[in-house]
Amino acid sequence: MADDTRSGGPLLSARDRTLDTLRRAVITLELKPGAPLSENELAAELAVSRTPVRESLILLREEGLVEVYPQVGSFVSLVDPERVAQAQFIREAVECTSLAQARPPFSPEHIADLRSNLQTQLDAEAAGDHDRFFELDEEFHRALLALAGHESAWGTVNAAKAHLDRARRLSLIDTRPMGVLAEQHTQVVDAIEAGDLDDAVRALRSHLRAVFEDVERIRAVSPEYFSDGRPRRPVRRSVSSLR
Amino acid sequence: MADDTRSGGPLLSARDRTLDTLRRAVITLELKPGAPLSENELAAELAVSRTPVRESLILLREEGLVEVYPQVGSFVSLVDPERVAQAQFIREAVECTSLAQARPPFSPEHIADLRSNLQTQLDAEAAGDHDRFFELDEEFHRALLALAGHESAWGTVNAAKAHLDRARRLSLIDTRPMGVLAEQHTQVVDAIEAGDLDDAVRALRSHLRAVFEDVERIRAVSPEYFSDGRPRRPVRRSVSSLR
DNA sequence: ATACCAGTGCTTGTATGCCAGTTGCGACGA
DNA sequence: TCGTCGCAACTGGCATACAAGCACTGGTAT
Repeated sequence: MADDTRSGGPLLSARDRTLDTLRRAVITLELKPGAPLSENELAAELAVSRTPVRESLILLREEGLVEVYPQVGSFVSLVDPERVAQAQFIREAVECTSLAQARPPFSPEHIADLRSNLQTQLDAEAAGDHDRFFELDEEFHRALLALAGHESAWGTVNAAKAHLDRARRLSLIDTRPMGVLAEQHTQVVDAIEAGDLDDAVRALRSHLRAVFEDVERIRAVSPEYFSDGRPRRPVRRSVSSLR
Repeated sequence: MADDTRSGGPLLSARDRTLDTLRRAVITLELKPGAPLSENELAAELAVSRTPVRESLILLREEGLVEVYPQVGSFVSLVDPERVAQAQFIREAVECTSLAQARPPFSPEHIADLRSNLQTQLDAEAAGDHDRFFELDEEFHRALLALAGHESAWGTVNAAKAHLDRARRLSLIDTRPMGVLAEQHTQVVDAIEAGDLDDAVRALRSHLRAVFEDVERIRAVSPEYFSDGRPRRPVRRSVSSLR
């Protein structure tokens, strides 16, 4: 099918677009944990061939977001508490170590960025915009890394964060936080501006752990999205209704 | 059930074998930094089609070991000092935090494992077996994570370690260490057994940083394997002579 | 009623063909 | 001699065809 209208130009490759779409769908729970995937179905829905879809699934498998059983099927990974704990540990280790290694004086722009982000967080909370809040949360933590000159470590943190994010999104939907999270963020920045890095690290660690504990809370409510360490039972059927 | 009796079958898929071969070749410098790769060439040499090769390259690209320029060519990544520093930071953060969170009493088997590993390291050093020493080094650091119950974080550390490993391998070949490294390893275990975790973390951090500094030393000797942050210069030609 | 067995349709894995884009080099002209 | 242009070869991205294998279903024999 060599039609492919000459619309301006392919800013991104089909694989990049597919990967982005799928990853977003998995993290936002548009594709639910345990949901069956099919290379052919996804290819048809996204109007590409199996190749970009398949390559995207391979990448997502590497990130732990998808499980592939040869000759059987591919599935969105269940939220694995073990893996969530691992992600939590890595994130805490990297972010807190980074912040602890930060040395004043801090660039005024960095501080301004953080403050501006905090205010926008409050706006998003007032608007009840979860998606926007999540974006801001990412930017916030990324900015914290940048503050200490370790922004390049963001990729690793972000990868580890994938499982956490899915669980967090569940907890945000089923409960309330947001305002609480923004408050914790504010405490971190306040401590930084006050020049008390030890306190900042303490606040950050406390914040990260609070997020982690949310996961256990939500697990009690929606156990069907969690893995109990048992072997998976691959079952097909059902459509993905993506996009 | 009853499946395992597959004696002569392909225990691993073509992609798994290809990925393993290529990754090993890159890390061991059998494929040198900057070397041009070709999906077609590699497929021919490994006696598989482009598909497994291509998928392997995509994975290695994600690990930062390979760079792919569409319509131009694929190349083994140069050692990027920035990325090496990032890997160093992540590794130090994760390993030291893990060790700091370890709580006595420690399982006698874990201690025995570490001691046994240390002795084998000395043997490998005496035999001048670099490859073996590298394997033992990996096992050692992995065992350290296990000691604190964070073995599951090994995957992340290992991924970050890729760039470090290439540089370290260079430094081991061109200089002497090994004995020094084993000595530093011993200091860590000694401190652990003495129950002084703070001292153990100090020794570990010192060890990791010494390794990192080796990178700068080797950079002065073999600058052609390092990236200077400049845009890459894609050049084709040349065979890979893989296996 | 139950256990078994083959058929069928799906799955992912692999191979291959085609395409647009880029590079390098040689031919040609000033 | 030097600069420029164009062609040929090669690149990776994508689509597609084929192969191997598992799982469910429905029929059959016990």
